[in-house]
Amino acid sequence: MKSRARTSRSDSPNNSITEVAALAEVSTATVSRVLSGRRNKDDDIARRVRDAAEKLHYSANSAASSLRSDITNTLGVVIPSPIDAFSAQLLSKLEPKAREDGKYILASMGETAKEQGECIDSLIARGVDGLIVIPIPGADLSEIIADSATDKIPIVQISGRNTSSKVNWVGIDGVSSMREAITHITDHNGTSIMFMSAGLDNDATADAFVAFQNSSQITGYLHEPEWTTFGECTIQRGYNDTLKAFEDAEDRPNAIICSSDDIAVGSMMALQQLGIAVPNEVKIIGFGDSQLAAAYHPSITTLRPPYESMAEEALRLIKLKRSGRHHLPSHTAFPPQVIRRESTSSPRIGTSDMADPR
Amino acid sequence: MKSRARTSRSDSPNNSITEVAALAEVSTATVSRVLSGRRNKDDDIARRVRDAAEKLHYSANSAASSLRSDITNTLGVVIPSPIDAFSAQLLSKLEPKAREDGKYILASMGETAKEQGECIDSLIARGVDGLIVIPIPGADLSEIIADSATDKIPIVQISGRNTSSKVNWVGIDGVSSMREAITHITDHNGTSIMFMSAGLDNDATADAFVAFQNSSQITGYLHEPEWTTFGECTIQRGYNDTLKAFEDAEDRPNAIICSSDDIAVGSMMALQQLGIAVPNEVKIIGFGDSQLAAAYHPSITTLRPPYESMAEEALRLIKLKRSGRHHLPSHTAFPPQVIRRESTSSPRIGTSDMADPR
DNA sequence: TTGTAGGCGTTATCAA
DNA sequence: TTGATAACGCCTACAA
Repeated sequence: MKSRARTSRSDSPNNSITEVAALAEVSTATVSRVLSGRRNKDDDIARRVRDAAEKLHYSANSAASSLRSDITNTLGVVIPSPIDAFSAQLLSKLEPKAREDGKYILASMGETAKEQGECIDSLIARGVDGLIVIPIPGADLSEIIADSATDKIPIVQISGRNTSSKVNWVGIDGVSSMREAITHITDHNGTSIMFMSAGLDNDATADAFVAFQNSSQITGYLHEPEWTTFGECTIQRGYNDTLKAFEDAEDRPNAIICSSDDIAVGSMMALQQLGIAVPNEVKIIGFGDSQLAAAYHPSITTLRPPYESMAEEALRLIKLKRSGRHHLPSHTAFPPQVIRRESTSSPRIGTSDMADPR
Repeated sequence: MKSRARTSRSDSPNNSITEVAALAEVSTATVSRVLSGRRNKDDDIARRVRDAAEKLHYSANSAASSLRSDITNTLGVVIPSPIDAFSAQLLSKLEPKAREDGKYILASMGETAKEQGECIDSLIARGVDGLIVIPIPGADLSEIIADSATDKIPIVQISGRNTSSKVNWVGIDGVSSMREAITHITDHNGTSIMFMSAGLDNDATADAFVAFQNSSQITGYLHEPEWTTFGECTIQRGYNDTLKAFEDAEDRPNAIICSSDDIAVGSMMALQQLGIAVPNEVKIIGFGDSQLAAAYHPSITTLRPPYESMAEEALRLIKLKRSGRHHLPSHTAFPPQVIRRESTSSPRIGTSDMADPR
């Protein structure tokens, strides 16, 4: 199509960069150098080139440039689905940062480990400069990733299981997460805590809470074994588990830590139904910083995953791998951030909070 | 990098397609034709080529192919944000369908009309084969889109305002939406309906409900002017408006239509607080088929936007525009689908529904 | 520092 | 149909 546009304007062999070079009265090489920033003087030549480029609305043909330089300015991102809140949040941080670097995001999704593997292969074949993978919940993609052309292009796994130490990993710091949650709860006078953990089929955000039941820092607060449950990160599960845990009116938790905001919402529904006031009688904290937690009534305190840090680190690793040669795989976990809301605030909730607009 | 890989294997000038051609004992031209499906015989030659390609793990260098053919196999998608449920749902339908066609999705997001315009320009400069744009709520991008190289590459706008008839548009059929909602409500004995419409700052899904207040089919059910409100599509708004509408215990609606699931949830919260039973005393229907509506207790009947149809149509238009020359811009609206749930079902809700797992 | 010229891997053209 | 050959537009040795 481009060629059509050109030929319609003139019949001469007018390669874009050639036109710019002609107008600026320099060689195409100089144009290339100036425009790619490889010539940093700001003299007359540079100005002439830039002016010519602007006048002609020139922008380099990316296919030609990729072909010659083996750099596509393209980053592959493999996610379970954009509907997944974790993936969506991360993507929303990744894309602008990548664009600042002149990189485009090639988005691809796979709902199974196999599909994700195919995405990875396909994107590598497409020639992406780097690959960021968010595995589907429960799957261990690290083997697949390690098998891919890890030596040719940089790959970063975000969150999820990672059994292969050969793969770059960026994620949420689970121990910090739990510590933040517990500290926040105890700061607000929570003493006997119910903990709804993710199960084995845990999702990305829930990951954070797994595998540290034995941390000495926390066991003190989770006395009652039946107050720690494992399961899906759903509203339904939060509802069911909460009803069960609060069956005995004599012996109830006064605080609940949830591995996801959905669980927290389900739990709140159950408490509401039981006529138990939040935060007066029970404090509750979720995880994931979902829109729902913010909008719920009362609003739910939550732990915000370090989306921004993860996105930055992933991009940093990719850039780094491209320049330097063969760094060791890196493995970095960032702590979440407490978003304080009504569900753990000092007492008193009421309609008055919500009645006034905005 | 590729060249490095090659040279490490051998020092001869082994262009990928050349290797395949050599192994299959045909010319590179033939390899190209067979592999690109432009030669549909399945004779010995074709088989030899395919075998050779597979043996060598060959896949065409997309940069070279794009450079020569001016086809990048790349589709630009501009969305407000992947966090936006509408965009996420659509993207999740678009990507697999595009991949079936061998197209990759270049995802780009802009939170303002200006940013989205930049995304469009940038993607066009990048050489995408087509562009799909979901405008941010309230913005009218059709001018910007019309100004873009619409004659060079096909652009489709999905949902949102479209004042320029020169732009391809695909979206939700608002009149059908309202009719579906009302029919469903009246089928379930709703007689006096409260309607929480989107405001001027309406979002994509809400669009559907705007601009047909005067439809004679519906005015009959919306007697009370104060029972039709305009505003944000938020939980908060649904909560507030509902409290207000139900102030007078003598004269209350027995059904509520909401322009979004969030509104419906807020409304349910308010009703719960007022001790009004859903669906026994009030039927309620939302819009958007959000996860929240499905998980809420009781689950909320909702209208599912025609994501699949919209995605398919958008891709069809793009393919069509590429082949044929200069069709007239198309403008297609699809009706939503009712997802029946408890909030409009026959009476009786109770804990029993939820108590049993799954 | 600038210009010249060759090649990146593929597909389109054209002749056989 | 197939094969030889010439672009596609850019970048980068290399020479000046």
